[in-house]
Amino acid sequence: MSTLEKSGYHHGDLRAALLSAAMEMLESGEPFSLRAVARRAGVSQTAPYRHFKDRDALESALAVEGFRNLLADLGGGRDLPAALPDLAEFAVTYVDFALRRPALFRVMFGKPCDDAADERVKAADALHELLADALDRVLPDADASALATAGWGLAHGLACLYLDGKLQAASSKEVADRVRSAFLAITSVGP
Amino acid sequence: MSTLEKSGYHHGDLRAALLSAAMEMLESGEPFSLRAVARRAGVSQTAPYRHFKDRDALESALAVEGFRNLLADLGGGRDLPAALPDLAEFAVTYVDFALRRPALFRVMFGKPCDDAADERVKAADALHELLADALDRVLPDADASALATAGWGLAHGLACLYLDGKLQAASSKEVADRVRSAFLAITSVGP
DNA sequence: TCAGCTATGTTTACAGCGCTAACACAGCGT
DNA sequence: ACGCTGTGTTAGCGCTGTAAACATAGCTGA
Repeated sequence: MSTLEKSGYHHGDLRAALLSAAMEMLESGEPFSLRAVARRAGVSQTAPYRHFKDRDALESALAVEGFRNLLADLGGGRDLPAALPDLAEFAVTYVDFALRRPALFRVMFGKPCDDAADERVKAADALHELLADALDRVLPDADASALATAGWGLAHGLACLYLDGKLQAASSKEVADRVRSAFLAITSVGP
Repeated sequence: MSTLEKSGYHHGDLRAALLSAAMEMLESGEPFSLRAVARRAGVSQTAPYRHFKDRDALESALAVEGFRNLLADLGGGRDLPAALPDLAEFAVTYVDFALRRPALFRVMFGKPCDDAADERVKAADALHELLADALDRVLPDADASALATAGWGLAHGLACLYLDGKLQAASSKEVADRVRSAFLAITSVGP
């Protein structure tokens, strides 16, 4: 049973309950604090410390889930990329994810995760590799690594700039169009 | 006189003192709070509210200064861009700024500034225009707007990814090299 | 000259935060 | 039956942003 109701003193699966409470708050735009998450899960404000070392650990767990979701968006239910325009759709999907789930995106990025063994680092690396693989398939001659970095950078930068309001667009459709244009523009420069 | 020492009750130029105290703390990596800034300026913890509506207003003022500095780095003391590699140097300079002044960079970006009349928005727009001008000069045939967006996005994305540890490099020289490679790789794709 | 207005600073206070320490309860193995 | 271990609670510290009430000082005009 995934949601054991709390039966008296003990909860049953508080860790999962905290994670889903935190994710819901993130999704719904509420400012989230350990205390608020605990309140939402119906436990005392210090109960989360039994399951997460500190606030950062909770955020880290959320970020890992976020990376899984992003990877699924990018890779799942999609034909393998065959040409440049397919790669542009990667960027579109990436930016769309950031704008649909802004708070989660900020948790995933936006903080240095210094711990080299951090699950987040692995998750981010998986992303980088997915990109490099796709690029290598479409453009086998190019420097896949540099190109993957560039592609990720481009998508990530646009995502951040739209998220922070540095770039603006009326609708998510317009955002998608502009991301496509930007991608095509910079890949059409040539020497 | 730019730095009137506080002479008794009144300070003289508290606003500037607060800004420079805050900037110093940002540069030196100390976590910065309104109270800490006030302490550093040698005034009571609520004095800053006479000069800044709230914490966000102080950050906003810092961000504007940051944008001016970044613009100066990008535009000042540099020959006008004449070819593609010069544009790559824009990206290198941008990322270098982010890594040299990480906390300031996070203040400049990283928060949505919803207010349309915000000085920050104008400052960011100035950046975008500088880029578009430079691109128009180098590649007059291209869609300058889309290309400027792409260039900014690429530089910004790489800056964020390095800043957050999602991409890693040993030295700032290595970062510069990789930024250059990424820029060249994505502009050499062609159809 | 001096009364008072305004700008600018201080004191006090509140609620929320992350986090720690000490304690309470429950279920498990022996 | 006993107590160990895991999981929850209560109390409390020091920090934060912010508001309200008060104090001071310097300018302005009678």
